[in-house]
Amino acid sequence: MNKNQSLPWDHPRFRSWIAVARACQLMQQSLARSLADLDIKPPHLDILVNLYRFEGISQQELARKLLVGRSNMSMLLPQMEKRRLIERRGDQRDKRVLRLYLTPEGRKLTEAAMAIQTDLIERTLSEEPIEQCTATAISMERIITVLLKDLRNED
Amino acid sequence: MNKNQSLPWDHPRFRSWIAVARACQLMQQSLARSLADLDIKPPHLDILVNLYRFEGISQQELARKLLVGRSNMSMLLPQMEKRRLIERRGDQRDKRVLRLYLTPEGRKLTEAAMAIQTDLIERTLSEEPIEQCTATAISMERIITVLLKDLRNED
DNA sequence: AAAAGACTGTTCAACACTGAACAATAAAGT
DNA sequence: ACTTTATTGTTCAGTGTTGAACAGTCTTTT
Repeated sequence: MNKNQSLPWDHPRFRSWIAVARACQLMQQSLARSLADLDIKPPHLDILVNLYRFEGISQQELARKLLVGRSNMSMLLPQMEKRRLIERRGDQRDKRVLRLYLTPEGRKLTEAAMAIQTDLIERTLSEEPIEQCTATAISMERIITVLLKDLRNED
Repeated sequence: MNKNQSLPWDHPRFRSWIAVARACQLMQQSLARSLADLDIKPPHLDILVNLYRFEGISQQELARKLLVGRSNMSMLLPQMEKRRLIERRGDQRDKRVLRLYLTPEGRKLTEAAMAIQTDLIERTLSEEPIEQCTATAISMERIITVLLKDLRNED
C-alpha cells in the first residue's frame, strides 16, 4: 500500500535536512545581494576569507578547502589579481605551485565583506538561542566529516 | 587592535552557519553522485518531488517553490517531458499556464530517487539524535521564514 | 642517470542558471 | 467596449562551474 509505505517527509532526519538545504539556498541568495555593494560574489568572498586565514596557501589547497575544481580557481584568481585584491607568487622550492596573498586593498575589502556577512548571519539567526547554534555547529561538523570520508572512499 | 576586534569565527552563530553551508555543499555533491545511476541530477529531483506532492502545479509556482527563475523551468521541463517523465497540459481556465503532471514512469523514477536520497540522508545523519534533528528543523524553518520575508521586502 | 609516475596550474568545450526582453493571455481601470 | 497593467511561459546573451586533456615540474623507481 502506498499509504503504509512511509513517505520521506515523515522521517525527521529527512524533513530536517530539506529545511537545512532550503535555508542554505536562501542565505546564499541573500548574501549575494548584500555583497553586490562591494562588487563581489559569494565565491570571491570564500576565496578572500581563506586567504585571510591561511596566507600563502596554494591554488590546489584553496580549491580543496572550497570543494571546487582546480579549474575554477584558474578562472577566478587571475581576475581577482587584475583587480589588485590578491597576489600570486611562485614558490621557490616548488616551481609548480603559486602561493596566494592578499594585497592591502584585498585585506580591507575582505574585512568589509566579512562584516557584511556577519551582520547578515547575526540578524537572520538572532531568534535562535546560542546553545541551539552551538549544537547545530557540532552536529554539522560531524556530518561534514562523515561526508568527507564518504567522498574520499569513492575515488 | 586587530586582535581585540573579534573575528567572525569567534561568533557562535557565524561558526555554526559556516558549518551548515559546508555540510550542505558536501551533501549536494554526494547526492549528485548517488543520483547518477538514475541519470538525473539534483535539480531534476527537486522538480520531481514537487510534482509528486503537488500535482497540477504551474511552472511559475514550481519555480517559486524551488527558488529559481522561471527561465530555468522553461529549460528543464521540456527536456524532462521529452524523457516522458512529466507531462504539461494547458489550463482550460487560463490559457497562459501549463499544469504539470508526473507520468507513470516519472512517478516510478521519483520514488526510486527519493529512496536514494532518503538512504543517503539517513546514513549520513545516523549519528545525530532524533531530537537534535527535530530541533534543527524547527530552527531552520524559522530562519527560512525570516529570509523569505527579507527577500520579499527587497523588491 | 633515465624512465615512469604523480602533482600543479591552465585551457577549452560542454553544460547550468540567470535576468531582461518578448508574445500571448488575463484582469483591472476607464 | 477599450486601454492599461499584470502575469505566464519562452528565448537569448552573458556568466559561472566542471571535467578532461595538456605542459611543466617534482618524485620515485629502476
